[in-house]
Amino acid sequence: MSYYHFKPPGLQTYIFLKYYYQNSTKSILLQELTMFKDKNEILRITKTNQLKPVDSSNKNEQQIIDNVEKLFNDHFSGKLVDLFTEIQKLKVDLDLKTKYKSEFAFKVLESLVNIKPGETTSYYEIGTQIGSKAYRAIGNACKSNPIPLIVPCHRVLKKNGEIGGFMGKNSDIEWETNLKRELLTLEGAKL
DNA sequence: ACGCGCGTTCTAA
DNA sequence: TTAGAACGCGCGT
Repeated sequence: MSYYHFKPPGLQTYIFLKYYYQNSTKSILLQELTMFKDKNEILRITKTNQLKPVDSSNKNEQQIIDNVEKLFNDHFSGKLVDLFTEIQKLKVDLDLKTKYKSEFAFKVLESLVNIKPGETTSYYEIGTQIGSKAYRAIGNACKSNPIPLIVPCHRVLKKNGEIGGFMGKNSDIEWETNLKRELLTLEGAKL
């Protein structure tokens, strides 16, 4: 398993990608996208999981990774890229079926991919869309989203307009919600 | 501020 | 493995 990380312009956040390079198809199987506020966490993770950095001697792998980084950089510098659609044009396999752990989580996350940059939805709205009133469970399904930003769980707000949580895996809740707000502001969403 | 509903995860048998 | 308790990016009152 390999990794790559970068910091988009105007964001105080590292984006960390975990992936397999598949030689047979010359494509990348994206395992996970994570966001960190400092490099130390990345260092710790790459060590404990024994991840290897991008194989820069592999021209094709390096090219795909470069393209992916450019996609994110474009988005965060104001181009408002539909990451979910565009990343799949770069020989990146999101492998959604194995990522969604249950039918319920599948429905929730699948309903998010249609939310474009600048748009928002709510947990309630997702509930009516998939025929469920398990609003907190919907939140938990978003929390288990292995590829945030690409599957845009940050575009889900509370029904009453409050920002709601984000990721929920970090101990620093304030950093997470600030990041969510920052992402939405960058996309021009109104809060 | 409290109680609730409900999928998922944790825990104890 | 299995019941049941506990837990949440929420909602309604």
